[in-house]
Amino acid sequence: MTRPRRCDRPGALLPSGFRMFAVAMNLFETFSARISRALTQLADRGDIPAGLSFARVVVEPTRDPAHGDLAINAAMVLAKEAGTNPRALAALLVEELARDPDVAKAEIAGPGFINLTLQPAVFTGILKSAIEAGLDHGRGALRPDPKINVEYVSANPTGPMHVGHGRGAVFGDALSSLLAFAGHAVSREYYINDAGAQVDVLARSAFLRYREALGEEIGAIPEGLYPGDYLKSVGESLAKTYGESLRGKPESEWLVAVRAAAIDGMMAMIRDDLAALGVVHDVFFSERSLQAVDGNIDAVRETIEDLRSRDLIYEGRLPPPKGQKDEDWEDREQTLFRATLFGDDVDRPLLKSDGSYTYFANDIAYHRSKFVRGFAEMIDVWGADHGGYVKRMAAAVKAVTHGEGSLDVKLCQLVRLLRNGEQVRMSKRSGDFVTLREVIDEVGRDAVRFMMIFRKNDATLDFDLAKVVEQSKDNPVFYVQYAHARCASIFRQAREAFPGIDLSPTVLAQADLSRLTDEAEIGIIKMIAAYPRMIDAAASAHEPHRVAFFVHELASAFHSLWNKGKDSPQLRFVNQTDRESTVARLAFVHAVRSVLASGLAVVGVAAPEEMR
RNA sequence: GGGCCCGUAGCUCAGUUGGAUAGAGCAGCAGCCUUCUAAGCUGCUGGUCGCAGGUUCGAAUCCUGCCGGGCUCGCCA
Repeated sequence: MTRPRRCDRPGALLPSGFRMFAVAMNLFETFSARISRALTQLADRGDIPAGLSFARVVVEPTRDPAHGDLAINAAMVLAKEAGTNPRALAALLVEELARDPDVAKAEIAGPGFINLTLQPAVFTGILKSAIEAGLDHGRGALRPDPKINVEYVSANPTGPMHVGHGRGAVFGDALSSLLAFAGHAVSREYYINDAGAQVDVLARSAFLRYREALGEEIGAIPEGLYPGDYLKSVGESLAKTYGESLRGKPESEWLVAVRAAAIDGMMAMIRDDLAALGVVHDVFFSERSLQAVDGNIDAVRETIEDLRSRDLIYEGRLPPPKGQKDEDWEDREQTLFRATLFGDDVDRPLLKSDGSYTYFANDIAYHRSKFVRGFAEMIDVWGADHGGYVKRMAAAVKAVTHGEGSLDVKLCQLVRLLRNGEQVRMSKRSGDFVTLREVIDEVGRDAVRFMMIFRKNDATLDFDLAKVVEQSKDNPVFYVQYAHARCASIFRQAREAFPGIDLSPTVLAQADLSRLTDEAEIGIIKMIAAYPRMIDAAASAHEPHRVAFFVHELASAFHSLWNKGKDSPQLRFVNQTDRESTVARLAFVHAVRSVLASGLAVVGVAAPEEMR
């Protein structure tokens, strides 16, 4: 991804706002730097002590437009250390900032806020660069930092994905796209849980279907095996490959082959579901590959030995959990990882009683592998039911990376599936639960993706199958996509009104943007200017839902402006009698459209040209 | 019993990572809308931010303790 560089453009003839922001389009970063400079000057002059930390100084948008465009907390944050009071310090700073040609007004407010009102040219300058940048507006410059590893989905290969998996999938996918857009290198990873007892159960279930495929009457699927129909095709393909040769043989002779075939079948199905959702991964990492099978080196053993050599593993006993039925609690000595040294509540076992590795042991090795492969920053996306597992994994990452690695676990809460407000039951018992695929097929990928991300990850989510296909204001998916389509429609109308008109971004960027003076227009331009900051904040907080909310708000503001044109024809985007004004408005619409498309792209939702 | 997450308008939820008078959408109320850009528009009402303390210039946000709901608690993954 290369980013257009415009630094070499001659700036002398342009308004100062543009000159500045064509280089650094994040308005807030730019002013943050200017304020630091102003403070440094105050320090150089001896007005404030030298060496103060400006780390807590924040430049942010004002909540109330009456307060201008930017609010600065510097005076309040630094007053105490500077040995003065906030308003006095603010006065010094205001004097300095007022000299900035981009600042129309600098004033002190409340307890010591400094409110800046910027010259209109600043915003038209940003709008202009947004028009030129198009889909790259808001994209962060590529950072030199090491790649971030994002692990998501990681559903067990024992059946089709359900709706809960879908939420994690969309979340992880959108988060990865967001990080990439913000300038990070990202690796998207899926951990295949193909090593535990579950996949043996899967193999037995598949073997039954194999016998069925050979014509045997298998009756009801026994308790404890996977009953779903989805294993039938695995059985059939086993029958095709092996014929009668496995039939009647002891499990030990067919388990490995059948298990491998079943896992392959399940993973093919899962990949297919992910593709239907538009969710992508760079790496599919097999848990089994960490163990000493198929000629692999035993990475789990290696990991355990590494930890043991640092005295982080010991043989000991664990107290039984309190307030829990403990009839079958067997007090025994086991191999424990000193998780408590790294912030966990108890030490955690690494070996099962039969001597095989616990899931946790494998997972430690897996995260160690991530680190060894060059990822110091790791993000895991899990279902909320794994919340109790977070501390031990974070502890393990600290241990295994010698404190150099970090792990952020994002837990996605449950999804309640509704239809017209009535809960759709998802009974897993008979195996006929509602699958993710069924939902995608019913309402479409875009609706699923947008709704899954239109909520904070740690809040439970209601997903109404009826609502998300409504073509109304109440359906956020439609509402946002429609705003984009409406932008495209405006361009079509303009071309009809002015045959042969050149509406390329290059031409639009030269439009007289100072014509855009309506309150609603200015408000939207400021939203466009705030987009890069939102992207930055959402990326560093690992919160992709903010992008969905932003895009929804922008759509709302745009629809509202559009409607204003009903009562005030002079606000209409296409004005047959005024070519100049039309070009300026279309430049504006182009920027709105780009930001909508950009935000939708991060979320992974299509930006349609029309929605008829 | 321990741990983690959540608690914001009647409902569903945001809240820019500690900022100013806490926002939006539904619902409710009041108007407009016999189309001049494509699935209406505008305005109003509505709050002890679960409760009580604490930290500081400043708390829905951070800390502590309660209350309520969810998830979870060795040999599942």
